[in-house]
Amino acid sequence: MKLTEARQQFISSWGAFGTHWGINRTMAQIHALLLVSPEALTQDDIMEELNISRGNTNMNIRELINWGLVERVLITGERKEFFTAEKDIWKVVKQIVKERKKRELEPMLHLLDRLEAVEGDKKDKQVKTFVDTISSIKKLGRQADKTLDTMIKAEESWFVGALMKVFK
Amino acid sequence: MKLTEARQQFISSWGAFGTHWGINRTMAQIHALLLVSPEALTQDDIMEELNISRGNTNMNIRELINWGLVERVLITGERKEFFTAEKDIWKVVKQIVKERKKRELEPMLHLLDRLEAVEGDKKDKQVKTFVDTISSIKKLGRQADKTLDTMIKAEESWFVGALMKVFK
DNA sequence: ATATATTTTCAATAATTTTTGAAATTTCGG
DNA sequence: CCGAAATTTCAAAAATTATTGAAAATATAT
Repeated sequence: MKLTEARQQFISSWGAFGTHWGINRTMAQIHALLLVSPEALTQDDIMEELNISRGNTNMNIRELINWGLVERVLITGERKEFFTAEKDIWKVVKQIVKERKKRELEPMLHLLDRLEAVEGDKKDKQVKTFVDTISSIKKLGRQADKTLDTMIKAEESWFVGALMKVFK
Repeated sequence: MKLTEARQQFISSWGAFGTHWGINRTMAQIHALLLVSPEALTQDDIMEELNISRGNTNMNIRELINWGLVERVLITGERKEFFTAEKDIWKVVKQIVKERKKRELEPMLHLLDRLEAVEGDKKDKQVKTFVDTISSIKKLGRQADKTLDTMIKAEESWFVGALMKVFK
């Protein structure tokens, strides 16, 4: 397989992959393109490579920057802005975990705290089932939260080694 | 907070939560409803509680069954079908992990295998960056794959205890 | 300061996904 | 086997989400 074809396949699959995880196709594709690009790219480069509009490109680049996955690069002598993606995949994964934890897991845990305090007699089956479900989700959620916190701080080499001893 | 309100909030939040993870709102809501229902429900119960059409209800129940999160229950003397959700959240999580691994992670790893074999000189920066990126994603993906396999087999109590020793 | 290049915004449009509801099919008791 | 109940299907409609492109805002060189 030729490089051009391989790159295209990777970009397109990464985009499809993203849509299964609540990330829009274009955002994932821009990320993929930057991941396989040795040099930083401009908005125009990205527009051209992916055949997308200026507005779309701009919005999704900014979103990637918000996620901490892409950053602006200043190149001396160049007027345009250049963009580059973090290439260390372990860092990328940690960054995504960190953001999703903050955006989704933490608010969910706060909601569960409030819902657990529902009024009513635990002898009522409806109440019991509700409280039990909420509590068990909360328990697992808290566990996940702590585990992910530790993972975010970990080094990849440590992670791979240590985790494999446990999950033998 | 009253039970009715709490249930509604849980169902609606679980639905919103799902949309961030590539799961459609209704499917997540039906799942939430069944999670907090002590008894198995019929299609009509679900339609009424969530105010959704028969077709929608039916399709999403079947999808939940495909995911292994909901099952049909036969109730003697009743003609209608009843549905119930697995209440053990650890089992639910393992089931979701198992399915997503099969549906997404494994196909992605196969793609990466093929893409890694791209033609071209590794002295070419484009080629080198492409191959390095693909390789490192693959490496981490394989690691995740193994780790998840072990997790799928694990007991919750074991998981919580043992993992916490590592992630101290 | 001005002209020009570049980036950003956002209302309109397009594409995609979800939902409906009625018809077709299946199931099951009698 | 018949008829009613229940389930399933799926084309059309609605809702949601993504994309465009042109205008506005901003930045920079001279």
